[in-house]
Amino acid sequence: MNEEHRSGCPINLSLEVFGDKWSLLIIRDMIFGGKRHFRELLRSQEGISSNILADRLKMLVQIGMLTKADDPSHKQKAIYSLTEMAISLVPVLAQLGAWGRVWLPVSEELSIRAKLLEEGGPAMWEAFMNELREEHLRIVADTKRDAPGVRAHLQTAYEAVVARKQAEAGAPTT
Amino acid sequence: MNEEHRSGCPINLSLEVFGDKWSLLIIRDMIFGGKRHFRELLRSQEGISSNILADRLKMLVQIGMLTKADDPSHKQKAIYSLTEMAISLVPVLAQLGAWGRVWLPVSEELSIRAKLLEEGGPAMWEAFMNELREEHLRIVADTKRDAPGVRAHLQTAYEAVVARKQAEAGAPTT
DNA sequence: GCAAACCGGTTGCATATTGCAATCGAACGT
DNA sequence: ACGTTCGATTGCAATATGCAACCGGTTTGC
Repeated sequence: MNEEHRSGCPINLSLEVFGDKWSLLIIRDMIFGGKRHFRELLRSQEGISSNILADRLKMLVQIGMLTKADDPSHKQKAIYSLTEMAISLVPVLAQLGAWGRVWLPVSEELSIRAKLLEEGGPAMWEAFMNELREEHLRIVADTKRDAPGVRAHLQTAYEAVVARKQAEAGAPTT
Repeated sequence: MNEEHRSGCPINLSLEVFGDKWSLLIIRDMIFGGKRHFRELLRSQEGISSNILADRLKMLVQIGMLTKADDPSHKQKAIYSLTEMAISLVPVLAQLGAWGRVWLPVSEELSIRAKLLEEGGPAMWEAFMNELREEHLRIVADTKRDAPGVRAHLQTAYEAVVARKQAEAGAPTT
């Protein structure tokens, strides 16, 4: 336990890790967006700049939330993977998303995933975490293996909302 | 929906509210520490400075997480109260505390509350939220009214750990 | 075989945020 | 009358962020 911490409070220590405007968004994009590469993460909804992204990735790797590896198919591509430490943030993100959906001016398409995750409850969070473990840690869960995947489900719902909104904008029924 | 937001994602919007190192600690001290006054909040574990505290309180009031009122017994004391928006952060704080307890170098005395809250589960969170509503919103829950109070329970556990640690330091059994 | 696009960053610089310590005037306790 | 407490505010130095241009190497498309 090195002594650069302000206190041993779990909330405080958590904030020391992602108490800024960007770190958690990177985790979000990796978990929900399936992003693994620098250039993919650079195209976030919120427009992170490359120096901040590079800095945060370095920090997240250093504290053990991510690992970095070479992409065998591409000599200068790096692949970032979630560690168990990051994967176990899923319940936190689910609760935070549920809270934000109620109290903040969210858009429908960007909050549909939060809604489904909230409705799915802890069972769905567990399934999602197992899926992420397989993908990022190459650990195969001993539970069921036939469902179409939580992320794919969330992604489909997101795209459906986007498509519907575009259709409404094209032929508005107002 | 004003257009100063980076995106309509619930995670992003949440970070725009408390994506810094201090805002959530103020909420934490009000929820778990029962603090209501500026001077009390100034004595945080982490040592917030008065200009930052003043700035964050102003912001939290403005976005509707807190309300500010005059203390009738003390003409220049201000009383800060949690709104429902802040009270409903309890599940988020519980999950975040649970995560931090596993992955970060927490101290025993400052994480005992997180442990109890985790073990108590959603039922305990609800009881705690009802307690906070009575205290901050003067809303009396129609459910049971005889338990000794969740915060008092957490506080007692905290003090017990502190007392035990002091005793061990005084007469170490190592 | 060659140019264009893509790869993960880095650099320089302007602006914004934070941290720290001292201080404020009003009100309070004694 | 006097020191303390109240919720802040001020000035200033240090740090973090935002922005845009740029880097050398790699891969793609033709």
